[in-house]
Amino acid sequence: MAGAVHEVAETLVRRTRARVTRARVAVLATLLAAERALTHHEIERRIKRNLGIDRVTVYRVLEWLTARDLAHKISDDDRVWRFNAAKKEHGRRHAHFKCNSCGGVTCLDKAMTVRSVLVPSGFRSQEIELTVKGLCAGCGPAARRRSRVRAQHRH
Amino acid sequence: MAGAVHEVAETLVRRTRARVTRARVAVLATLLAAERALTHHEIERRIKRNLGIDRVTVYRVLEWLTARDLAHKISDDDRVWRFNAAKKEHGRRHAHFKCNSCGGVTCLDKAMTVRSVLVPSGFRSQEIELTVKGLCAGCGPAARRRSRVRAQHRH
DNA sequence: CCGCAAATTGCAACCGAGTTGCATCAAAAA
DNA sequence: TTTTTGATGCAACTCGGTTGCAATTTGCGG
Repeated sequence: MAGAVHEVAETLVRRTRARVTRARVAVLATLLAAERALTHHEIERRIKRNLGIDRVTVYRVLEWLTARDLAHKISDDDRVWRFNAAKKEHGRRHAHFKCNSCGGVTCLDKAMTVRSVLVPSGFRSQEIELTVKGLCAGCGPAARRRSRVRAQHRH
Repeated sequence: MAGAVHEVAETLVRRTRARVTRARVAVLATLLAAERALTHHEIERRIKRNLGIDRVTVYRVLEWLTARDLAHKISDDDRVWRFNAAKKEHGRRHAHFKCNSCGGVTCLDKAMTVRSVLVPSGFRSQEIELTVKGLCAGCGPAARRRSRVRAQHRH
């Protein structure tokens, strides 16, 4: 499983005709394996266990992946970048979900339906970015109910 | 003109029943007078000319104004907060315009019409935030044409 | 108007995400 | 294998923002 992701990552990096390095493959594989957007910190932690890759290198690899459209950079109001392995649909319109409780960020790309945005005259719109904030499945009321039940069972 | 804004600011601060200090009035007046969202830096520059208010105080005042809903904090992908004097309509839906050229941020609040956003099952949406990126009136093609003409006239 | 307590401010030191310069190292071409 | 060129590691740095604490101010009661 982890091996498969690693191979996919390697192929994707090789396909760019640029150098295939441990760092690039490892970072991309980590992103591919992730179920949601990861911060630099999370990426570093998930990688460093095995290989000893420098944090600066991770920053540079992420920048490189983003420039090659292999990864997608999401800005966040906690002033921390998050990264996704890029999906084909990433175009001029993005939508993300940010959990107000755990802070996790998830891509919602196909979900957006913006009818129209009126910009002041003289302004020209190029990209549209939409962020929905709320509670994710793991933090929502349903999840809380579940954990309350679990707690009761322990008594 | 500047005096009027100052008085409005003072009234707004006084209305909170909290202490009316130079710093609070000055920062709020600056925001009220601004045509767009200002960064901490811009606010500090516009104020410090006259009064010698510490940067930490400006940060704290901005935090205070935001907590009292007198100001509105906008996050930005250049990792810099921007602030607006709060308008009534600021609710669960925000829209901002960010200029890709000059970086300026403008509030678009009434302009948004989001038909629907589909969130994954188990997720619960609480707020929606929309950012349109592009060129503002001062940086767009029309403005560029104007300045080219001006340049020719100088010869 | 005066003095007091509590809230606010200024200062200095700090924090954490991200960046830069440079010497060293390793992919891949020759 | 050697060479070349791009990638990496390390240390030091930048920058927006925060924190601890002592010195001031504000607004109140007298």
